Amino acid sequence: MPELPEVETVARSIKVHLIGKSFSSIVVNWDKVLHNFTINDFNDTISGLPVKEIYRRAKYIILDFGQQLLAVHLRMTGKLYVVKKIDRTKKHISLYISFDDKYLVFEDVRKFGRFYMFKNMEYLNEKLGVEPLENEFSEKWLLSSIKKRKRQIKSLLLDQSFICGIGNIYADEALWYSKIHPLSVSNDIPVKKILKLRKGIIKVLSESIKKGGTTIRDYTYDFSYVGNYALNLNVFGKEGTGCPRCSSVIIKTKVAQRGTHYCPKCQKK
DNA sequence: CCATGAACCTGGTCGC
DNA sequence: TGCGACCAGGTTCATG
Repeated sequence: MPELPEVETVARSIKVHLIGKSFSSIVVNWDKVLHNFTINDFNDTISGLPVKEIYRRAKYIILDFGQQLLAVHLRMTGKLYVVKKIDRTKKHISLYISFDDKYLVFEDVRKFGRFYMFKNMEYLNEKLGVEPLENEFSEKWLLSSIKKRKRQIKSLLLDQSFICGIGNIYADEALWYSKIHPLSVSNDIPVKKILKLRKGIIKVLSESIKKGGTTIRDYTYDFSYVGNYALNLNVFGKEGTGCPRCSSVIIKTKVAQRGTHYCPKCQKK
């Protein structure tokens, strides 16, 4: 489900409930959800510590306890939300954590989502690329970095160690915006288009955050709100319909094993 | 370095 | 209705 705007939205939505609170206990229904720690580790090092800060890094939600971090990756269908009462009819609650008289719930139909415990951000920072909504994602950086690579541009945009946070929806949308064919080879793309691509990435991600992200099917935040950026999509899921710019029929193919939508007239290789 | 395919999971949809 | 095939906002690992 979630790319940068959705993860950002979820992080913000749980933050208001959790800052300053301490967790008392954790219940795990699907063992693999704890990727690199155990329930005992949680009880020994996190339980009882107040949450200092909550923020997003790439597609991870980070709960910062000062001495310790809890990181959550939602993968495809993970939902993270706070409730007063656990709904026992839900079939896919991988875990929940108690605080005060409430619960932080992690629900995940496909069970790909994971929790991680880290001492600090070193490990994640090491493997993750540039944040596209930060100053480091500069024209200079993108121009030089994209020239150094010789890769299908869509595949490069999905590479979290290059730029982080972009996923399948926003890759297609940003490429459409900048009129770049998804199979264009990165170091062949003209400077002008690269600059436009940068603008497009920033535009689609930031505008989507304002709308609470894109709900196609599963994604919700704060228990049940849907994201409204789906109304602004130009190509993703629009195969067979007219391009909003030139009216040609939007095509769907596969690039890097992912469904890929583009306008064959606007987006030439 | 880069591309591809499989694996991890469940559920919805489409065609027959 | 039922059944199989295929698809899904992601990541990682193995292989050529």
